[in-house]
Amino acid sequence: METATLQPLAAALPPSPSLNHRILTATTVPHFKQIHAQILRSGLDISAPFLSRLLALPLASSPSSLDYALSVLLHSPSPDFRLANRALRALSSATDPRWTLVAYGRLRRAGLALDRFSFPTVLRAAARSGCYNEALQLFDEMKSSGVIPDRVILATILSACARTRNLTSGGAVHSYIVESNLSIDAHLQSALISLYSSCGSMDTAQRLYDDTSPKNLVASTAMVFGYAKLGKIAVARSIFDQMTDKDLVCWSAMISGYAESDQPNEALKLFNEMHLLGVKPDQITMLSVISACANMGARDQAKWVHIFVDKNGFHQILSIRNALIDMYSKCGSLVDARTIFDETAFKDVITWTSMITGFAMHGNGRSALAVFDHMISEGVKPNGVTFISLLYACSHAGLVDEGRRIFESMIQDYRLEPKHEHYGCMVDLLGRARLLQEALEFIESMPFAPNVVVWGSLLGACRIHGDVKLGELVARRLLELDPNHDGAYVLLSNIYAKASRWEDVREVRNLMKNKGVIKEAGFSWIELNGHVHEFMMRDKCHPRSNEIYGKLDEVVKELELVGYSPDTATVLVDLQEEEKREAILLHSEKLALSLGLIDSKKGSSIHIAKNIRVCNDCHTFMKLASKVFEREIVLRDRTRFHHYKDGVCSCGDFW
DNA sequence: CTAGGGTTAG
Repeated sequence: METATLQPLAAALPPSPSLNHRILTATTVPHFKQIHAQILRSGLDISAPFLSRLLALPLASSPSSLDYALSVLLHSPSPDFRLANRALRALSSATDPRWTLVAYGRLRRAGLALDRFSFPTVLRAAARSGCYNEALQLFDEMKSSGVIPDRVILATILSACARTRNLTSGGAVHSYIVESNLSIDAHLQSALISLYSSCGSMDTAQRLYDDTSPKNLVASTAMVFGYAKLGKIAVARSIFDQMTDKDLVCWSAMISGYAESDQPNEALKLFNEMHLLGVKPDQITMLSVISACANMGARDQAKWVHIFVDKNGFHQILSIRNALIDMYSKCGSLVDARTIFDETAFKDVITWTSMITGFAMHGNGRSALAVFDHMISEGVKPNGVTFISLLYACSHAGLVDEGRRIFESMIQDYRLEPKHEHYGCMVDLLGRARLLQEALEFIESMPFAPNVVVWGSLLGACRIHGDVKLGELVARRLLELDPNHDGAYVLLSNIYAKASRWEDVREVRNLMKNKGVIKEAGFSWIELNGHVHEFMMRDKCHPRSNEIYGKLDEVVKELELVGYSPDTATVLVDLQEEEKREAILLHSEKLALSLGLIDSKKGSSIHIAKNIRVCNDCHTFMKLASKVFEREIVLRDRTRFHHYKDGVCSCGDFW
């Protein structure tokens, strides 16, 4: 600790008015330094008002002035808890909460401990700036220093646990509350409900919620959020519908719930409803809406949302711009994505990664790598997600050596630890390039046990290259990990079908039936004139169904003239050949295409999206249709875009 | 004072 530079008795004297006035009107660091010198000469200890003012100014946000403020504090005659607390409070209310944490770190290193008044301030700052682990650490420190946490602290710390999905710590806090016989008020109850619903423990959350009366807005929102996260969107909706006073936060929770449960259409519908009721969205709502648009891949809707964003002043917010880049990529408009990207002056790691992902999705591996190089030259540090996108870009473009190099570089140059997803991408990359043995060895060299994603990548590669033997082995491993993995059964039977091993196909199918494993239902949608039309397989729900089926017949006949013949090999159901033919011709994307052909002209492009991967037959069908009907067909499947033009697909038939 | 909703990948 530094020695005091002033006489302690000086603290008792009132500050001189002129000095006080100078403190209150100071606006720059040099100004403060002058005053500080004067204070030191005068022998008065007025560090507290001095610091309050200094720390309350926006200039305290810069590291150098923060540094100065802290040194004043630490060198003041009596750097005590109260002063430290005042400084921290001033700092936390005026600036980025992170500075409060920085300040706290410096105070600690200088030997100053926090008192019971400082803990809430720093804890809140930690929670607000997303430093949840630090918040938990502070909570432990606080308890061991004998300070009794009050409701405010407990609610804050529960929120930190909820956000980090840390049920262990959160549960401990809950026990602590029960053991210390603290009465649980509405605020704490909501915090607890939020903890359990964030962690997916809906039974516990529901029990606590049932005990609540009347139901409060915050607790109900937490319930909506929790059920939506688990995919129980109908339950979430019924709670939402029962809420009488809805505010922006609960609208947003419900909208993002739909957006993330693959119901982007519902998300947008709800957004419209909210809009009509006059509830003004904020940036968080807009992020969900943009993300819903992205998942839907609806270009007209996307344009509308973009205009809405511009009109309502959200367009300068970086996270919004990032979401827009992603949205346009996923809607098939790489050009628009690129424009926003180029017009974004300050780019963070998400901006760059979104652009890389955009190129990757469209199979443009070289551009993805170029964006990465640019990012590095701009000094932006890539994260784990960036590398997933890069590997994925290499994989879809067949850039094997580049992929290997990037994987190594991730570890060596960027000191990032590859996770399951990264290994999965590498396996995919090697597998696609027919390096199946190397892919298997790669899996065996992993430092941790491979999961279903990693095995699934290899199984997919076995399907592409028709490796029955390895496919069987991999499927077995995969089913050991997850006996109900629908993808494993489907891929395995596809592998058998490709090898014409019908007995085995039947066996896999029976196994699925006995276990009750259901293949995810495929559906497609197409946007025409701002309207989204959805199709299931064999769907006759569309009002123009007759017209669509008539068109489909016509299309099939024309394609058969140029050599198309339905590839029934992958039909899993045991049917007569004629029925198989019918089944495959009624796949949802073919229905969507038929409608698209009716409502578009030669030379235009047709955009279709699908929730699962496109089948072999539909892929061939689209290629031929693009040539015969002179349309560019853009099909987005679960992971990537296929651009069909003049009978060729951009994916090079590996997908 | 404190509690509820968010962007890149999988």
